[in-house]
Amino acid sequence: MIDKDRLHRIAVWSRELRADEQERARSGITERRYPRGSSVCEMGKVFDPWIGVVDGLISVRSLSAEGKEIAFAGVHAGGWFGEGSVLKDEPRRYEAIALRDSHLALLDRRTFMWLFEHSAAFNRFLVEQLNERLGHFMALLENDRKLDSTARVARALALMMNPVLYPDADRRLLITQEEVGTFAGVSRPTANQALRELEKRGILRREYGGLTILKPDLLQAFETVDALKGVA
DNA sequence: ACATTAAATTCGA
DNA sequence: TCGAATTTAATGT
Repeated sequence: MIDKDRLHRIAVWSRELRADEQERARSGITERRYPRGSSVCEMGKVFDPWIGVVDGLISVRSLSAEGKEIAFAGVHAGGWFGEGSVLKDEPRRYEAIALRDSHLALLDRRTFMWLFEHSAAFNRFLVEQLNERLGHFMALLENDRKLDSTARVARALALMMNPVLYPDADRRLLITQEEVGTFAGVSRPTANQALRELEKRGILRREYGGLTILKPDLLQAFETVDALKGVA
């Protein structure tokens, strides 16, 4: 069983839990390594646990109606995903694959449901997480027709730097421009241009195989600022 | 799509 | 084990 320190390190949501709740959480988590390219869960399959990324990068994606792969998000260290399928006890509606060697924490369904039934702190975290995601997807819908690729890239990165989802996210993201493209729904060359634009504005720094986010707040604000400028 | 550059790996001493 | 040579991966245009 993982110790308390480790629990706090791999699961921000555990920090506010009562002692007995933390005990449960500790006993319900197992850690597992996934090599680059391996599948974490497949669409349509029942895969019980709630999934936390300890280290690495996971792509959460789905097949569109036309059979195209659509990446919803890149989940990196500190992020947890899959609560929808756990809560509804239904097959996964998406697949998740490791984009690089990754280290995951799996919270089994029984423990998840126990925390869900007993812990106010756990529920608060879940609601906050769902709310942040809802905000993200609503913004996507709003901006869909504008097709401003820089804003799309900014939003994809903002999700990965979201202070609620990743309270102590590393400012350094190990992510290639091609991966940024898949998360933002733009081509790699377009992602390249968007990243240059964001760098020019001092929001981030480009590095080989990664990025450092210099101004997470501006990243969050980018879409609105840019939208206002477009109207004016 | 092609050219360039950075990093990772292999290989010979 | 060091570093040059080769291959692979990421980036720039």
